[in-house]
Amino acid sequence: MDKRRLLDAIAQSGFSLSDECVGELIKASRIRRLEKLDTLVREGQHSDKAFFIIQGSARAYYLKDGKDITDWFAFEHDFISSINSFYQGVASPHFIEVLEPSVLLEVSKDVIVSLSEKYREFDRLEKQVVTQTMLRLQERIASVQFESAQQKYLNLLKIRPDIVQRVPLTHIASYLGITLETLSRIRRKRI
Amino acid sequence: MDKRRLLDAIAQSGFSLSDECVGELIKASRIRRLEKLDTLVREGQHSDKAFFIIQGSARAYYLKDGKDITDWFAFEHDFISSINSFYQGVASPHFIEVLEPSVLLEVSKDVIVSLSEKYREFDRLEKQVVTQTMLRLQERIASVQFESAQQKYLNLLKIRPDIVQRVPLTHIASYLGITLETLSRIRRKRI
DNA sequence: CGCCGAGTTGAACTGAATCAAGAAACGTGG
DNA sequence: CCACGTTTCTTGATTCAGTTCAACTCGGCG
Repeated sequence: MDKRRLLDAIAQSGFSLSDECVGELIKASRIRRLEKLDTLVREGQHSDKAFFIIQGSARAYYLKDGKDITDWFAFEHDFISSINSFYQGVASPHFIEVLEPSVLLEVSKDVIVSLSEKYREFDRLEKQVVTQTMLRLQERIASVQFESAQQKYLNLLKIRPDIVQRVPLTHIASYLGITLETLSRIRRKRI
Repeated sequence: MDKRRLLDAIAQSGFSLSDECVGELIKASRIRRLEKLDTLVREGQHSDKAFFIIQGSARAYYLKDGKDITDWFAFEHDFISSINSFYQGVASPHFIEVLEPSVLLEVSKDVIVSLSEKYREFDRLEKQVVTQTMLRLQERIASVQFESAQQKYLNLLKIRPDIVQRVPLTHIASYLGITLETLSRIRRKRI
């Protein structure tokens, strides 16, 4: 498939993998092209897949008392997966859906495990992704817990302006843990 | 040193390491015995250490507008470190202090890196610690963001009753992102 | 066009913070 | 072993940021 493009995408993600390793990765994986709002993973489903986004964007969300709460956004060169299901083998509490027409690489856990065995570089990549995710989550706790609605929004604007550009208000609001009304008022600076 | 005890501690932590690997780990590390409230890491300091708690407990906290906010608790068989400083090489935003008289194993990053190179099992252990931390942080975001003060406390009681037993109210309150007054009222069920 | 989802605005309500005292528990030295 | 000071926890009164609910606007598209 478009191995060149995937290599580029991986290069841009800040990771580096040898051609050989990428070759095997592609061979063992599946390229998926999806429409806007297509669902990759459903709540309750067991998913041992990770998705690397070549083009487009996706989000993970869950339903809390019927309300749609966004937990994670992913864009080009990010990974997304139901980490609970992937790492703990439990039913996914999350849905994962694509926010725009997208192209992604779907990789199964057993592929990741065996490539990690075979290629040290791949193992390092996985560790790096997990470590970065951990650090981002830690940041977010501090933000969610002790910043005002306004600060949270301004902070998101600063560190992830791309999210604010590409994603509907509702999802940003639930991601920040505020209502869309409040977010609307903040944007119009009437708070 | 008390290698036996450390082996036991590691065994109980759910990880498994060969005697050989533990031997090297101990040789390359330092056992530290600390008094209650001794500080391991200070804000602003660069720390490339991870601490494995053999006996006792510790917390990571930071100062937000002068207020002491607890970010993480660790007990026997847990690791604790300033993850920002450890993984990103930046100045630590956190203090780390011991909550009781404690015994811990202090391990430098270069030791962890070289043991990870040499022993696959050690590498796996590190990945597992990071993965578990990531999953715990993710849980915490959902809790902090969408549960009432009461639910957050009850939830902590359920999943980590040990914390509530061993740690002063103030630290629990800031960990949960509520004031100690509110926490006090919750405990007396007058809310 | 007119409908429909996305965003905006207003008004009333509320959970938890803040501010301000006091009570209880804790430990240290006389 | 008690007294005294310090720290930890409790209780009350007030305030406020953000939610909730409800109505309205706007822009696209079928």
